[in-house]
Amino acid sequence: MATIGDVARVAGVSRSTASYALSGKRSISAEVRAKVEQAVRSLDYTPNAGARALATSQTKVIGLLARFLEDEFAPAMLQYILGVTNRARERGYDTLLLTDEDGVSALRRISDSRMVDGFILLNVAENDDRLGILRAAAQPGSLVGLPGDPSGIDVFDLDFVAAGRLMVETLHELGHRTMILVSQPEHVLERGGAYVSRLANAAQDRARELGVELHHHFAPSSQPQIGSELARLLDAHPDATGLLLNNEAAAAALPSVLRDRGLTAPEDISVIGRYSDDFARTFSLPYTAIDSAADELGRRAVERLVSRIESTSDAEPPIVDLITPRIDDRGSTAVPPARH
Amino acid sequence: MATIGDVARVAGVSRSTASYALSGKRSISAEVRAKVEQAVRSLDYTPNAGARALATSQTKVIGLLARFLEDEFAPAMLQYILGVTNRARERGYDTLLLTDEDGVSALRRISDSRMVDGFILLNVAENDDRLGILRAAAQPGSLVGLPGDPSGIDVFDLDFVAAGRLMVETLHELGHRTMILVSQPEHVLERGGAYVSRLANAAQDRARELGVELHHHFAPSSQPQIGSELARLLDAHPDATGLLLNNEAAAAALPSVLRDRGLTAPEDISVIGRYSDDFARTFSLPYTAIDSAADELGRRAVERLVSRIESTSDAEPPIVDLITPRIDDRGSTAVPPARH
DNA sequence: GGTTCGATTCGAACCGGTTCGACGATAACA
DNA sequence: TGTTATCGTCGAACCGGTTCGAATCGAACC
Repeated sequence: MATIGDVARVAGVSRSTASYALSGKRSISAEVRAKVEQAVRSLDYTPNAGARALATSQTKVIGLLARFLEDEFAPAMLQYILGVTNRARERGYDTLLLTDEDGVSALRRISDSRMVDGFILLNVAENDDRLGILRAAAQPGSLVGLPGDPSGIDVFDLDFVAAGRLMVETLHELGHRTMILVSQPEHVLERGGAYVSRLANAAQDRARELGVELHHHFAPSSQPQIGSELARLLDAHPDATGLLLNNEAAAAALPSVLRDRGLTAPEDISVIGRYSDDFARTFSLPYTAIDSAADELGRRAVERLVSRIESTSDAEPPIVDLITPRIDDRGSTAVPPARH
Repeated sequence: MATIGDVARVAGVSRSTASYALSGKRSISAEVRAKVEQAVRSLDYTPNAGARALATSQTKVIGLLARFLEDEFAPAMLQYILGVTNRARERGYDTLLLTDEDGVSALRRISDSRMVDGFILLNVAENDDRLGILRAAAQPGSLVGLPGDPSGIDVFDLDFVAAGRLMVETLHELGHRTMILVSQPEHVLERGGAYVSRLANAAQDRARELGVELHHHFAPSSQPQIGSELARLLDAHPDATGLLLNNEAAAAALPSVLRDRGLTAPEDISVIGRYSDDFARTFSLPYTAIDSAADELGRRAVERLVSRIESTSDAEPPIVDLITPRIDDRGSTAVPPARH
């Protein structure tokens, strides 16, 4: 492989001149620049990433820490990953994907060895043990998922409080007065998935304000059980006319549950889910849903991270950016059926 | 961050001695080694990846090229990615995830800049334009997916010919004589997904040998349409007692289709799919299926790649490793119902 | 005409590792 | 006792970039 020394020799200039001609960091005469560029082309020269990293302390790589947890809906994670890698590439960065079970040691290892210029953490928990390492790291980081203590780090997440309120308000406006809310299983909460209770609490508060009766239940997220659990909930609350799902697997299981019971949405029951548009398309889920904005969150996290990496003044205070929930109307909500 | 020079100074030895003490490539007295190790600990020294890469021409990173195609079932891809990253980590390699639309230029860029020690290509097409670049690259590569011309490269794939035969044989042995085979949509084939026709042709050949009537159809892989298409096929072939699915989306859509028609598997119809165990669990698909072995393919591709990277003699001839299909019996096959 | 300035180029140092050759000391061997 | 390995260590060079300071030169300025 050609080195910049080869380029310099072919162009008949010094190595430093070749370097400046390519980087443009000092003025170079037009003819020399042309000769250097010609040499680059004829030698098919590409700079060696390791050498450049050593010289500049910049790798142009972002570390992406994904956390895959037991009984969590893995396919949903892919949207975040793609959002990050694609936007990173647009900004000139490649992505090192870290799926280690032990996120803490992976983070330390990569950070200390200076393999990346910054980190993005997915699936951040309420009390995430990776945050301590990240705060102490030499590289900046962005979180996707709001932890209990976001101090000092940029955070991006869906506004789950607003989402909970929005779900209740939307059905209330249509005239619904009794609803069921299905959350993720409780271990998700125990493991630090505080967004589950943020949404649920907000929904319950809003329901109270509006005089709506809201029945909140946790449900498993593996499907064999979730179908029967949904059926059980519908049995237990026969007067409920609205169903709110903060649980991807429940949404995926619902069509067959409704079909089994001879119900259709929105004629018999109004349904609002919470999942990405891509998720809906992949499984052709016909329910109105709050978009989880996976792609957008990944993109924003990258934008911010890159600007931190490339900014000279590290003045910028950290931000907590909560995306306002947006409803994708797929027609599964309507005025509740007349009481019989 | 501490450098090896700092370590050497603290330990009171030269840089080269410190290096040898840590790598073990030359004999070092026990006391010096102990002092160096102590210095490493007290300074929390971690080698700089860029510097090491420059010196050794080894990055300990593998490039993973994923191809996400329109109307292909993206979640299935995640299994491959995880199989690769996890096994790579076990072998001491990290993974650079490349999702660029333009795989050719991504491959060239990463290869020329020496960012990785080797490549793994996912979703390899019959006539994949990335292969030319890969063959010319300085780094070795493994393919997941069998191309038309696999010469010179290690290839890993499911044995789709055996899979096609196995599907037909399994139902034939139970007494089925008329079956429907649902393939991926035709654009998958046109785009180079030759595995679709490899399976279909093998199934058809085997059916002919066994005197089985096999109706082969392509079906869309986006779900809105696939449900009605499945229903149409069942209408068109009322005497079919077996359903073979080489199409993830079709499998995901089948439960509701059967329920709509009041059919159950295997009482009314026997079903065999082709998808990973993880996929089945995620969507709780109750059908017997040929495991697509995504995880295992990723692992084998890594093993082979690493051994090529680390072997000094580049003698080893390339291999084509086709995994023998294995049936996960979930009880959706049985003796066909008595003719009426 | 001497000075200053900007444009252009070069040489050298540096980033942080690894590795080769040399050298002194010690042990084994004849 | 002289010779030869072996062991342990060091210094220097190298990997392939970037960047700083200095040198050259012609144009502009006073």
